[in-house]
Amino acid sequence: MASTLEDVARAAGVSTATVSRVLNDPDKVAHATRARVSEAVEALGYTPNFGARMLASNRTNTVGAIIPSLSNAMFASGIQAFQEVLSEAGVNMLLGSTGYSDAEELRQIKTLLEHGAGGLLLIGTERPAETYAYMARRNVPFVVCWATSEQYLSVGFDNTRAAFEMTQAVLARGHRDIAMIAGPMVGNDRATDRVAGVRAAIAQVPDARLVHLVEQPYRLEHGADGFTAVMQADPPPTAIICGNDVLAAGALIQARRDGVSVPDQVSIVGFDDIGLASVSAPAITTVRVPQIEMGRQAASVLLAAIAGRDGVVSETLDTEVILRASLGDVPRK
Amino acid sequence: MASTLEDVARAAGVSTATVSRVLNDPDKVAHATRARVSEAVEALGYTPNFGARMLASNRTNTVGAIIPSLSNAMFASGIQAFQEVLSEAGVNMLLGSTGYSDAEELRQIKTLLEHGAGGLLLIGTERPAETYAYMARRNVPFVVCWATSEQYLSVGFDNTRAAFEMTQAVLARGHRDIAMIAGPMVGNDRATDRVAGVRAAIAQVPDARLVHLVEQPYRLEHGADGFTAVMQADPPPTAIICGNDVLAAGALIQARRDGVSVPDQVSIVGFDDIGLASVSAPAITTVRVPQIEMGRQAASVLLAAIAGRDGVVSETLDTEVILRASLGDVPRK
DNA sequence: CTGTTAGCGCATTCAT
DNA sequence: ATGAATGCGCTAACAG
Repeated sequence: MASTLEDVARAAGVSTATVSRVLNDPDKVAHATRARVSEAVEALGYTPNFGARMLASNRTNTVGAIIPSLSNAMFASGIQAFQEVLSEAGVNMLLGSTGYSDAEELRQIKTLLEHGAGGLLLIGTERPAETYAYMARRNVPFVVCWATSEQYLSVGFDNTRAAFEMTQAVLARGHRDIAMIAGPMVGNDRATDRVAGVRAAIAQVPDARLVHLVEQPYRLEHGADGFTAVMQADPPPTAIICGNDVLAAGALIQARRDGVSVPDQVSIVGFDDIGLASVSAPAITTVRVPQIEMGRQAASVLLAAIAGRDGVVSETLDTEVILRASLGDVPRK
Repeated sequence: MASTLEDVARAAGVSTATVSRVLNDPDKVAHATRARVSEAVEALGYTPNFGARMLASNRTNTVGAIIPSLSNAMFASGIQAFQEVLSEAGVNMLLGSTGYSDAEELRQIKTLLEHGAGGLLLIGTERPAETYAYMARRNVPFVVCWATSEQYLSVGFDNTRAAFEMTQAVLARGHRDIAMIAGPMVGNDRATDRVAGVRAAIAQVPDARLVHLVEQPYRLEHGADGFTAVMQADPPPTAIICGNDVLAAGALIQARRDGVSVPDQVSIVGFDDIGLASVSAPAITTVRVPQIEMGRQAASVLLAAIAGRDGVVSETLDTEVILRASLGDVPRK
């Protein structure tokens, strides 16, 4: 059995309060007794019981982060940066992943709150009202990332605008017949906004049009399927805009299988600038997302919100179109 | 403020004991009251206070998993499978990541244990004695994955053997001057074992030799650096074995930059078979690791260990060399 | 500076 | 089947 505060107190010949003090606020204790207590702590291999501590103090020094998927490199460095800032502040991070399921996200939220999370980082703004209602009832501070929000505290970027700019880059190379392989839009504002951005940019150019739009889960093989689907449009697209780099990479694979040359016959562009984008052949033109900065700022903002500081405000970060070989000029007929 | 058991009890017109029962042992409660209580729980958005529950019952239904890195797709699907099995058993998973740091791993272990993890999944067997000693003192069950162990409970595969087989595949194509871009070996048994496997296979073929070995962190750019380094060996290698697919992909990038044709001038092979391996050009010959099966079995084994069942035993799974275009015959001089 | 005391929210006897 | 009472290990007033 693990030893308790009382065991330590007895061993050191002091009260439990004193032991608690040397653990939490050593300056309040006389040098001599502090030494005696520390010795007893060592000797007994005492570890505080988190549950009891949480119960008594109502403080946990813990926040939760919930991401849709572990297999998408898109979130990794942002979360890592988030965690770094937190740990500098002496705050622990608990992580959960949902597999893009709303139900699982709510489950994870409950789990992390149960385990003492005093605040949450969530990805994207679109989720069931039930989820928001739950967090409101629990009165838990949260920050949404990888997107912007007018309603909730957010640290992210404007997906619509980023997709708009990417599409302009595509149009600038002369493409007019454009297809899109989007991510799953239901319950996913990032995917939805990116489609909206593409549409808006196309609408500004009179003879440009979206010849085909398909939705595909964020996996390589579905990017490949998407490529096959959109190439059957009439007329076929000369450029394919993908909802993220994984889809773009999948599309590239299928293009190679089909003997379709990229970018000579068709251009393919992605989103997120994960490592994959620079490795594929050809390298993928994409949108760079300020992941690390996003993670760092999310941490600051969330900590401030938890501390109840006012003047805590959402942040919108900039993205950048990264031009690589997968985007070329429109082929001449 | 979050609502408590007592709030729910009051709202439902019952005692706290009854509410506690419907939450933990519903069969012990009459149908009608159970319904009334559940309703009150819903209405108030009640979530149990984990600390209190842990304090009172000494049970947590929680396990922790700690992985070296979020940015490596290598762990994603295994962990997801792990989590699925757990959640079928009504057990929550808490996740932590360490950035390949021993100190951070110990910190995470402490954090997760404090937060109620009753068992742990860890990656690999090599870590400071201090870490093992800590877990022993806390008497916490754990299972190590992605490796095998004679000392600890493990569910994984034999990295040495897998690397051995891969190297045999390389030797079979006539390569004799072989280089290796290994992962960081300090504190990383997977990396160390893979090097050992390569060495062992090379030792079996008289005129084969390891012309150069470098260690690099698992990132694309370091794979590129590694390529540059090993190509300066005299004689230069005709095949480069990489510690994982990320390093291999990085090496491919540099090869392309340098105008070195793969596999015509030099072959490059990786390890893990992450998505990247099939996307790069050329596709990367690699070792497929049974991630999902590993995750599932790890969960079963860990749950059994936590339950104190005996006959809990380590599992070793098979790997498979996946031949792709990046491995070719040795070039003729 | 240190001890005493009173809960924190819950599971769990023991009654009824 | 349900309620009342107890204590888990700790922190936080409050005294001294």
